[in-house]
Amino acid sequence: MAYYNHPPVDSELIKSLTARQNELQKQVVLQKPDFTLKVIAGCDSSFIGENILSVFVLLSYPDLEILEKVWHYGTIELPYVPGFLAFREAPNLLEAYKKLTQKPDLIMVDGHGISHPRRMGIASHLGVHLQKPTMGLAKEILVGKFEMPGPEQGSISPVLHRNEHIANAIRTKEKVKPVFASPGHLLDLETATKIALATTRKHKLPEPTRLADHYAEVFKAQVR
DNA sequence: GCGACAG
DNA sequence: ATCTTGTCGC
Repeated sequence: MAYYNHPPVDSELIKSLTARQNELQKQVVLQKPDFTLKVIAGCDSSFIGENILSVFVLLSYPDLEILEKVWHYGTIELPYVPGFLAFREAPNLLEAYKKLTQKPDLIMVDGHGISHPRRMGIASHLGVHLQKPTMGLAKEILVGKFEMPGPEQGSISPVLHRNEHIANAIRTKEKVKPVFASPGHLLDLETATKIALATTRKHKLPEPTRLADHYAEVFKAQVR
């Protein structure tokens, strides 16, 4: 019966989204960061039926004190299709971003950066739209293969796809499933990996993502 | 052709 | 992502 995990999607729509994504990809720049990290942002979205609630949390670095948190509640335009997450979530995330009174040096996005079929995960989309350094921090792998990193905290192993090193599987907490970090835009893999570890405290998820996750649930309860 | 598939 | 109960471990 359900031999396919995802809802059927109009192939013409997918074709057009793929074309747009490939155009945006040409703008992606991977490089050593040219900033000093003082303010880092985490963002995440949660859903309520046909609506989406996106959150941005700003943290100081390296103290990781909360500086500001904003959210935006909007309508979902498209269904979720693996590889096209950005077209579903980015519009609302960008609206939330506008509400920040100060801007971060780097944005950690829930999901992947270049560790994507066309090297264009949601973190890269946001980076290109905002022309800001971004990185992806995902709980599950999307594409590529990797060996499970050692059980000790800080252990890292490469995620390879078509012979390219596109992300790192990182054991942020001992004996806990690894997370996946990759650069989105204006960043490099090595730095994205370092930042994921440098912003991890008492939980598996680095603080920017964890707190964005948390507040997405808190604000969601308020909207209801 | 078959399986896999971020959030 | 969301729907959902109990349960194991620090």
